[in-house]
Amino acid sequence: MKQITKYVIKNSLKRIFLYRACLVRLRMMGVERVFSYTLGNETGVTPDQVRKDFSEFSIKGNKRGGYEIDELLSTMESIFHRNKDHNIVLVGMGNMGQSLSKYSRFVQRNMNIVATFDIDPFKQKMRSDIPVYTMNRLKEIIDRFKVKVAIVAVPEISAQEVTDELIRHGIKGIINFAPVLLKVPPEIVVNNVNLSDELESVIYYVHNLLKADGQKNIEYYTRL
Amino acid sequence: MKQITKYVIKNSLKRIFLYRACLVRLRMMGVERVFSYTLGNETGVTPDQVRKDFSEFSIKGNKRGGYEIDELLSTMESIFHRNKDHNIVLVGMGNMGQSLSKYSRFVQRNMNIVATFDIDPFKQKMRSDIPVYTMNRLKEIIDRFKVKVAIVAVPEISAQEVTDELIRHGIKGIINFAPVLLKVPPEIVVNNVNLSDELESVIYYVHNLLKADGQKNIEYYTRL
DNA sequence: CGTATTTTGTGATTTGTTTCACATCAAAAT
DNA sequence: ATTTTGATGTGAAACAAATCACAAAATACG
Repeated sequence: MKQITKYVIKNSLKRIFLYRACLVRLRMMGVERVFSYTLGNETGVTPDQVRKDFSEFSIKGNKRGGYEIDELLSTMESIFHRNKDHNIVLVGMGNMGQSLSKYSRFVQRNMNIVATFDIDPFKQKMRSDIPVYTMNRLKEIIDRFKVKVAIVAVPEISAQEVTDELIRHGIKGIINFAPVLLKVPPEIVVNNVNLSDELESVIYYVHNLLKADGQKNIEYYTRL
Repeated sequence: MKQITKYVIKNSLKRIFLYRACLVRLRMMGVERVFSYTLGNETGVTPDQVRKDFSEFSIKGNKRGGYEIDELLSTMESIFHRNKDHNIVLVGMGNMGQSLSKYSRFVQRNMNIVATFDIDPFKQKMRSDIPVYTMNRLKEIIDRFKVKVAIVAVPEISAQEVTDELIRHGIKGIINFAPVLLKVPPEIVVNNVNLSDELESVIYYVHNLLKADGQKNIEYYTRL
């Protein structure tokens, strides 16, 4: 039973990511504790919102002493299942795929691309730290590395087909760089990243801001 | 007066992008008109929502006859200022920057990267369709091509510095791939794209969905 | 030509999210 | 030991977004 089910990161979760990035930075600078006020200032979020978000994820602070950063970070790690490593497969070693396969920040966050796949046999001879396989080894790799999440970076035309195959072999979550809406069963999580849309939306905002001439005309965009 | 002002694409605008992508596909398949019901089905949005969104952007259809796709698309083009070309600069020719410089979908949508910049003189000798310059030619290029929007794909550490320089030379909108929150004046539009966060959120959802075991536990994510 | 049908367009209602306001607690000061 | 201070945590209020429901319009059909 295939259908379109797009999940969108909830704003509160997006902000938790934001807080974490900020906390990591503060911690490296030697800071040990933060107040909702500090963290809010640093992330462009109101202190109320910070506390509400923490409340949603049952994160507790000290009534006067604020939040201890180390504690906050380890709570967040467990929220995000960052304790363990996560094995990922990447399908499509074109321009974007190759770049993603080298993207070091995934590794920094314990997300390891264990293998990549491409139909082009030429790509398979490419020198690369991560092996490039044909699609027929997909099942083997997914099983061996207990892979649950895949990156789809194939051309638009083959995205659905690849997705179907991934799901058939046990993939539960997909981040999709192809500009198509994938049809998947409702229990499968899909996160679409469309770089053209992102860039185009900046252009759109710039034009409409310029028209409104400095005056903050918050009509078609909202503040996170 | 620098501050953190993150703009997030409003959901209705995101959906307009979605509709457009879908309409382009339908048009290529020879379809000439759609109903809110059809379009909604195709995009995973309720028909009501489709009509509400169109209403927000003052897009009109024909009572009973639905919407003519060509007309819809041309209305959207003018909403998105797609009539004219848009010149973009890209700063940072590392892994991600190189990939973005070759990203053909930007060109397909009239968004042209006219020049790229990198501090590394070695990168400047790289063979590439788009010229790679040193940062000191930034102003010249921005003025010559009337560039309003920039892509920031530099390492975290230099992102703020680069951003300041871009704004000083007249850039009004930035799409930022560095995982930092840029501090900018309120009239500047920043759109942050954080690929690690996007991937990590998929992992998060997958884990929490699996825990809920098939039952759609829509707690930390929402349907668009 | 008039009636039935289908689909839009939009107020009214519901649902969800953010901001406000203040009780509560912990630490510091007296 | 008591008061003051400064922060959290969370219901209540305000605001925003999505859904509902139905009037209005265009077409089809008898």
